[in-house]
Amino acid sequence: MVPRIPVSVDLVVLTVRGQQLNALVWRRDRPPYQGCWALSGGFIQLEEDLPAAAARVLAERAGMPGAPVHLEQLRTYGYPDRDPRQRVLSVAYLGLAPDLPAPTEAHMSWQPVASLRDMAFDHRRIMFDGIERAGAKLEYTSLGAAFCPAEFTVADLRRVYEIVWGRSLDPRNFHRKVTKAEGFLVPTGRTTTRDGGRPAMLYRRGPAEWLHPPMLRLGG
Amino acid sequence: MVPRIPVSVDLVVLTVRGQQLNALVWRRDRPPYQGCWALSGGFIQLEEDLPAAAARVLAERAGMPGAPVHLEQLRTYGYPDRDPRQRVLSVAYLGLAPDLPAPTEAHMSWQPVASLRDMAFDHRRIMFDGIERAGAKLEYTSLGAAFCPAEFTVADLRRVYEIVWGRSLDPRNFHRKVTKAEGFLVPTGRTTTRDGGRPAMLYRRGPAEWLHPPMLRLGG
DNA sequence: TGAATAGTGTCTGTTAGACACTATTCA
DNA sequence: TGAATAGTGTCTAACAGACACTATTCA
Repeated sequence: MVPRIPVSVDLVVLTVRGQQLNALVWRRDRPPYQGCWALSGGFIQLEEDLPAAAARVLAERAGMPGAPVHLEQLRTYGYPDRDPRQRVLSVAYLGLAPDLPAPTEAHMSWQPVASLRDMAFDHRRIMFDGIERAGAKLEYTSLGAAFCPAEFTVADLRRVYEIVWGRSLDPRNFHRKVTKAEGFLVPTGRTTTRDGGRPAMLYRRGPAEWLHPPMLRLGG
Repeated sequence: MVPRIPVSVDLVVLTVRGQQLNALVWRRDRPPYQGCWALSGGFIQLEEDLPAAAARVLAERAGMPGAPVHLEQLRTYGYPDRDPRQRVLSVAYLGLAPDLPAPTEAHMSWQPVASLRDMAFDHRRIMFDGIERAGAKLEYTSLGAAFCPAEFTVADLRRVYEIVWGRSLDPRNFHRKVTKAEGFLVPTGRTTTRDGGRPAMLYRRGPAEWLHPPMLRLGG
């Protein structure tokens, strides 16, 4: 006989708000792990594709319908007692989002990842796997822009890199590298109005998915 | 009601034999996909962890009990009609193996990946995802040595890189980079006996998991 | 000896990081 | 004017790739 297992999709949705990396979470109001923070998730339906399930969970459970969130599969978590009630296999998805309006689901909220100590199940592990993946993706893909609004400055993008990587970057070198990477940024011609500084060029995401050359976070 | 789904673990086990990348496969002897090549796989049991399931499939189904194979999770494949009989979610694992003796399971065999045209289900896609992951791992981890026997020469390791990446590398630059990468290779003091050439130093795998600096396959 | 493979040294172009310097705004 | 941020240019050390050269074996 073939064992059949409930399979859930859990989302690590990250964004940059203020000066911190934030995750989309809710506080559990019943056991198990009552009072702990949890990622949004849901069971996949019998005829549902995995990306479709992730998009459905994002729209319905996470309260972000139609939001411009980059979703990609993270990894699958399956040790038998990760849910004390019954065995549940979880296919985790990573979502990268710009600083969006509050979720339409009242119980969901953005919380700084550094503040999320008590998390339900293995969600803390999953979240940190997602953060590590996000950091790696910034190196060799253009997904840093997924954290930014449609139009953004080089300083906006630099702040994303600094917060996800947890280190400061030289604004001048960053500017040079990011504007030279082919297809990363498309100038809009417009500039920001700022207080006490030279206005910055506004850019849109370019067509490149992969960065040439990559933005390495090796030493320094 | 929570839908329950059969979950399998499928293995992309790769090795370097002769001058080609090989995968561990079997030829299906019944429908669906009769006569096509398939990866080894098996359903996970109700109380079984995913890595344990992968190790079990490697030992029992793939016929490689106790073999020194590096196993890591690749990704999960879940669209509903990937198996025409019933929906099966597949958690794929990538295995990197040295050139081992033939599998103890008679129906399993090593086949050059370039020769594997007709593959069952989505196994061709899974296999190429595994090959791409292997290529990426060679860049920044010491897993190239996982394709080599316990003691190997720099030329052995270079052949691994060349075959997985599908391009030739300068032997002299490769030698310099690989011997300088901290903790990658440990000299044994012994040398090989060869025909018509200077004997090569034999090395063992060093303690490093990550390569500093990485072996990038950018241009050139 | 020559062929073959192992291993070292050197050169050149590119790049990362440090940082001086200019540009443009607001108060 | 000074403070603040944007953006450019320059220097240096490190590194990748090209390749000359030496070392050690077998036939």
